[in-house]
Amino acid sequence: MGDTDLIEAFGACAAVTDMLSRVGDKWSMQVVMKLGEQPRRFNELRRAVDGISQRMLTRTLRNLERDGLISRTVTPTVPPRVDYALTGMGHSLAEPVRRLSHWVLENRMEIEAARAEYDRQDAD
Amino acid sequence: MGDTDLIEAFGACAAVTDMLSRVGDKWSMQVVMKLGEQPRRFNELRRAVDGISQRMLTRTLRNLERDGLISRTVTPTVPPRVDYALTGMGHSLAEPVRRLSHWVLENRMEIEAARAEYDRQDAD
DNA sequence: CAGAATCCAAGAGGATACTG
DNA sequence: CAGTATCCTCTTGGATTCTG
Repeated sequence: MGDTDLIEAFGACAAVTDMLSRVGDKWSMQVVMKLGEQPRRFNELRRAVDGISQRMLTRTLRNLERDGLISRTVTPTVPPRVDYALTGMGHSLAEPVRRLSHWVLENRMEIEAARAEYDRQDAD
Repeated sequence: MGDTDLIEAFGACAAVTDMLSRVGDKWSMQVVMKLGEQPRRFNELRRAVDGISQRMLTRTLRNLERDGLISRTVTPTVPPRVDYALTGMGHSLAEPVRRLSHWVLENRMEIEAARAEYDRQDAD
């Protein structure tokens, strides 16, 4: 393995870790999933994603837009109208995320059982 | 949709978000991937996962163990020997995570391009 | 060898108030 | 409506020191 390959591998690993942290942040995937159903406006999205603060919705949308996962369309009327939608890449990300979510749903009972057992042992 | 279904749906969504945050934390998936290759001892793992601190390796391993994703086997010799390995559930998680990683590798150029474009626009 | 304990810096994220 | 700005708290994670 040459230096170029090493650099490639390192960059790739960093890229994976980087994107996993986006997938793992508190709101990004919930927003992506909601936009996967249909495009939505800002406050529409805010009501759809339960519990998200306005500040975090703004920040989450900016990050997703920066990564090219969603598009932001401004209609300069009064009051302003802003529509958000998944891009092609955003849609393609939703697929592996759905698989992961599916894994969680299939295994959540076992996970909860493992936690309960661990905490029980810990209590001794 | 009855109350039970609502609670179910809410619990499921919370479980997904919860596990995504584990997948998205800085070290968990790197540790899982290394243990996917072969079981390892503590310091072996520490050398294998580049850049991880001893504190974070300990915490990461505890979390993964608590979730039932890895097993921890202590051999009470002097000095002590502790072996970590993926459980069956740990191995099954590695699969959807690999798919997600694959997606990242396929799309990382486009993501980087989107970021560069976004930052360029932002500079104006 | 495999950690536990402590301290510290940076960032995530919520609440509130204000704006074009 | 769709944000921005500010303040504050809690969590994440690194560095360092100590132990059975």
